[in-house]
Amino acid sequence: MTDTTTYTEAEERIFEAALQAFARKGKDGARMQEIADAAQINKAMLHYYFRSKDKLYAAVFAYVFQRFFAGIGAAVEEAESFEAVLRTFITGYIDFLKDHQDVVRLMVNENLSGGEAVVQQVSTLKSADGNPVRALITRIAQATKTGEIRPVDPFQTALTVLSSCIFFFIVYPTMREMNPGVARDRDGFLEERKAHLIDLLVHGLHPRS
Amino acid sequence: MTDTTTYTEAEERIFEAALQAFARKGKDGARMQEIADAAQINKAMLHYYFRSKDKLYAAVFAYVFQRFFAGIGAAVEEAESFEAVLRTFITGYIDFLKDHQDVVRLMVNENLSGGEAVVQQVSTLKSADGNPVRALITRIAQATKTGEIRPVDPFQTALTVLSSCIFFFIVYPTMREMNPGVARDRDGFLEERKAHLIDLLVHGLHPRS
DNA sequence: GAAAGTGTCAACCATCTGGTTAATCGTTAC
DNA sequence: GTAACGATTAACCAGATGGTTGACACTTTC
Repeated sequence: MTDTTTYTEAEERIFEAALQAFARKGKDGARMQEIADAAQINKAMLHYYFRSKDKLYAAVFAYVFQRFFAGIGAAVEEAESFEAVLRTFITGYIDFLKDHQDVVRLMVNENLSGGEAVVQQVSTLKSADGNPVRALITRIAQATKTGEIRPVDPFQTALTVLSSCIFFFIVYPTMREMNPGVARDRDGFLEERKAHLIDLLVHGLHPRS
Repeated sequence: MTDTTTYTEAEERIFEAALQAFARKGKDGARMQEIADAAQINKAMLHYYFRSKDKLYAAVFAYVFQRFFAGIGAAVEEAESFEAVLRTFITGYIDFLKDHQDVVRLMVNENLSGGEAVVQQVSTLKSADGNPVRALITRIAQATKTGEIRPVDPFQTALTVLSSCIFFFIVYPTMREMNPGVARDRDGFLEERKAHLIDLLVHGLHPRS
């Protein structure tokens, strides 16, 4: 799970179950019994492995935070043109989000309830030079300097790109309800979304006009 | 609160406190005692006025849902050019979100936990012809037909606009932590954000190129 | 083969949580 | 004045919840 830690089978199941529970109901809303049931173990085992709910949540959130930014990092590939960067980023990141929806949910949930757990995690990113968001911002800034794209605010632009990719996964239940077509062919919709975002952003950032 | 209902002072305080609590911790995470304390009343009064936690949540969420879409509706003004529509929408909607952050939070929280409460509320929008999101989509579709903007997918475009406006408020704690400058001058940042989004979208949707 | 370490479990406990109740207070009605 | 009524409260309750415990396997180690 975390890069430096190895987990047993049981721990893995607990971790997975906890991630899902915390993602859906938040730290307070999730129940230890419910997590134990989902992991198919006795409730006492939760405490045997993770001491307390706080510790379990901390472990899960640390994992989620790292994965979330790793996902961004993996999507910011080196590429010749900025358009290629944009294209691979949007494609790669949406695919990542599709495969890690609980990661997004828990990340958002933590933010909604104040984001205290975020504080410690952010420092890990800073100390390691690899803050993927900053890498993305830097790449945008560079492209504005070379004139490859219009002179936009790199920070705002990065935020817009991330917003446009992530938001759909947050409000999916509402969208499903308002436009059942989206639910009927989710993957198709996401492919459309990739194409739309690439198209819109390429045009929006294209120099001159 | 809701257009058809009148509330007493006490009910108003309860409602406000409940909105805040539910927005931050979700339906399960929020505590009735905590809501009562915040509303400065005896816990029994919660049940006196709202019967049960479920009923209270339902009332609050109904309000939130209506406000959320009313906020979108208010921002979709009639305007001559599509650029003017875009400009007033982004400006108006970000201002709305700034003033109703708990509305956004609860809306998101409900989505994270499955969005069961959304189902009933969506039907209220459908029956009334005023579904503001659909109005926005229609306006975009119209602009593509007149050639005022490029032939983009109206639905995807509307989603992108909404994403870009709302997302910031969802992940604010993380942003604050990663870039303290944002927190230092939040209002300034939001003004920048309006300008950035208008600029990016106007260019991204501008015909030809 | 016994000691030691690692899992596993049912039962248990103190506390918390949503919800109820019965008594009381303040105002209005007659 | 008192009956009636809504508002308000402290005390209470049953069930849920996070967490603990002591007994019991199973395996390893020497």
